[in-house]
Amino acid sequence: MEPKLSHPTQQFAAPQRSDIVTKSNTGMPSDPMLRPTTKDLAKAAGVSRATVDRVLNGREGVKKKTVDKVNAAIVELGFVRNIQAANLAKSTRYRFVFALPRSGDQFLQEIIRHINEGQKAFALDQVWCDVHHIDENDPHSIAAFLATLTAQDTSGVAIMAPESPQLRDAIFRLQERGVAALPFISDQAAMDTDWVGMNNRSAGATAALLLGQFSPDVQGSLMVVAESMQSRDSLERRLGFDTELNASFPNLYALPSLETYGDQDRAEAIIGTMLSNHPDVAGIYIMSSEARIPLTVISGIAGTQRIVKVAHERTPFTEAALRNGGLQSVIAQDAGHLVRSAVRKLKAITDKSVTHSAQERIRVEVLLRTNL
Amino acid sequence: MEPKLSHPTQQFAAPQRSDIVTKSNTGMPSDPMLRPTTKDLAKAAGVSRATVDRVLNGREGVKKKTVDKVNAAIVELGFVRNIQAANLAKSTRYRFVFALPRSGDQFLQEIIRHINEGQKAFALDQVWCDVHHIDENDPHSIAAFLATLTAQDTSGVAIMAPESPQLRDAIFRLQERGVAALPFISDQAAMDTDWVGMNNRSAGATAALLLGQFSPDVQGSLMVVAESMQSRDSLERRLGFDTELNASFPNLYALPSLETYGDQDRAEAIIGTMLSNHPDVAGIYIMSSEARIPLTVISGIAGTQRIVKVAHERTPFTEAALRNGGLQSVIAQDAGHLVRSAVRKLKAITDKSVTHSAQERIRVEVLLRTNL
DNA sequence: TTATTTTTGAGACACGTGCCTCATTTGTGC
DNA sequence: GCACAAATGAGGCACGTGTCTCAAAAATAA
Repeated sequence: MEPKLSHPTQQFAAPQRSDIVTKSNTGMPSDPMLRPTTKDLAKAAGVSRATVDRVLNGREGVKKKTVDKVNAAIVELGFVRNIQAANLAKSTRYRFVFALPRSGDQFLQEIIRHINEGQKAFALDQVWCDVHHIDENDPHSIAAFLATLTAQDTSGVAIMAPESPQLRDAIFRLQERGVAALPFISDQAAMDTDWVGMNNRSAGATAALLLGQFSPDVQGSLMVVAESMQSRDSLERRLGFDTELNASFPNLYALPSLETYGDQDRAEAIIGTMLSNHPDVAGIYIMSSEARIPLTVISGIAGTQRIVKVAHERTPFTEAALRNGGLQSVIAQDAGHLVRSAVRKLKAITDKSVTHSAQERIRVEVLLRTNL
Repeated sequence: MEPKLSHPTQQFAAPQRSDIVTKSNTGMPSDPMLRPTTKDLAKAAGVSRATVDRVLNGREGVKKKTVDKVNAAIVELGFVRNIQAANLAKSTRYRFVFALPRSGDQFLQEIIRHINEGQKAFALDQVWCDVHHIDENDPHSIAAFLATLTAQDTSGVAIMAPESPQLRDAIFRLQERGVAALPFISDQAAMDTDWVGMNNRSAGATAALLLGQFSPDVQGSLMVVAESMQSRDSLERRLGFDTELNASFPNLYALPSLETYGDQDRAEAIIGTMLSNHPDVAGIYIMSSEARIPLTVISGIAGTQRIVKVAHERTPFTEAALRNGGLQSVIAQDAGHLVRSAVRKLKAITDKSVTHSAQERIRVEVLLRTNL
């Protein structure tokens, strides 16, 4: 019978700690896998652990000269604080709020699904997320809600709402109170903070490029359908779309944006009119995340089968449309990635660390029937 | 002057721990943000912390009945081990090896770059990665290298190499010795383990779909160029390509695969011959990750400018080609994501946890000039 | 110089888990 | 019932960091 082994997974020959401190000629720790600790730092700087702590956590009452000594030692040893241990000591707990519109959009449902499904995984990092529905078109009520959040109960908020001066101010005050704020999917023009979401201009350009490439040597027009052109996102997409189309496809011209306002009847009316006025429509760009209404309207009109169609966001509906040929391509941002990225960024902001920025860039994904 | 505040970032009103244990009627902990500890578990199960430890870590000498009691308490409390604390206690350190071909492929360079650039970020999780170059076409030397790795010095290996019986066996023995093994980018047919890389059949199908959609109403042929058709990856891509083409584009037919063997002269000869024999070539699919040779060859041949071209993997070269019109689309897997995903998976394997599978799926990305 | 303040050090305890030892209890076979 | 083994409990130390307290040392002011 085996004598009890120590943990079987991995244990490496552990050199004793002292050799980290051997401020040998090089100043390099002998084994990079042994990260220096605050104790090593103290020894290297010739101060006590208490002083190291004072410097690391920015407490006052330390002479400038001592601070410099410690900082020099940090550089020399390449010290990086062990965040796991620190969080353990502090019993850190993060509570984040996703402030999302209450609209019934399928894309939004996907976002919420990913938030919920991520809870167990987040909890492993001491992160808890709540969803709070806001009235996206009432900046005052949004601001009022944000005003209720304090650093005592909320570490950060991811906010999906169109920009407005009130929101801007509310976010600013939130940050002053020590609550991290992060524009989420809807981008906030005048915010210096970074945000989470795809580059909408690039998305629009991609739509134009796809429609253009799918219709080579065709003389015709492209239809653009949006739920509304009020939001900055829509404007950016349209801008990218037009720019790319003008630059690369002189054979195609874009019609003015149609706004459905999420109304089926209105959609039928304006799309029908547009189609009969423009028999040369070669492609359709459905710009808003709710593709269902425009697409069902269009598919109900005779002769639209051959028209190339591109929409936004992966939802059960757009997925099915891709599969059955109702859509040729979907331009999407990965909902799971959006959520995880937001959580990582909020976490990084609240503990003032940095995120690996490349990982956090939200890709403009091109989905086809074949790469779902 | 402020009295020293406790840490300013986030501290929530901390209910005392005891109320977790109130095995109230519901069995739910009062505050989900307070995760139960082993101490709570012990109290709930009516055993000591030592016994809880015995159960949690699978030590022997515990009565079945006691094990059941503890497991019941785990379920009741929803206990999840605090991995950070556990790793701290164990001083866990992971060393992973990326076994990669030594070829000069730009895509491989990208992979290596991401490994190197990730080192600081990995170190935060006590992960250290080394790159080891292997002779991809010599299964024996690969097996010999893998045989040198032990659980003492290596926690896991990500292996990028074509499949072979020798490799298969070597991986198996590696796993028996307690070293995690993970097929990386090159997929291993008969491995039960999961792997990291994109679905090559889907990638091939996507190439066909793009070439097909880019050439509507065109009667013609498609050329397929590979470095070699030896690897499973190439075969899978070709299979997906043909399947999609046959199913959806009766107007196009695919020519037999050309193999360059990475040789410029050979590439010029075979591609030139093929093009002159088939003046109806409407599109070209460059299947291997080294697009440079075929693409420069093709661009040197008169009359190929109008041919639609699709290649694989994002590299400085393919990126430039997209920008200047030398390529219409690139089918790519995100190199950074590949590396990070491999690290997360190796970590999960070595400590027998589970990864959030959705996050780990490597997307078949469609890159255009507009969404780089 | 002395008195006072500022700066530093030494040490303790905590966080949640792993892992060990030693004693005690419980159960089993005879 | 006894002897012995198996099962369990009690407790301690460790991991690296945060956060206290109290004393000692150093710098400054008087």
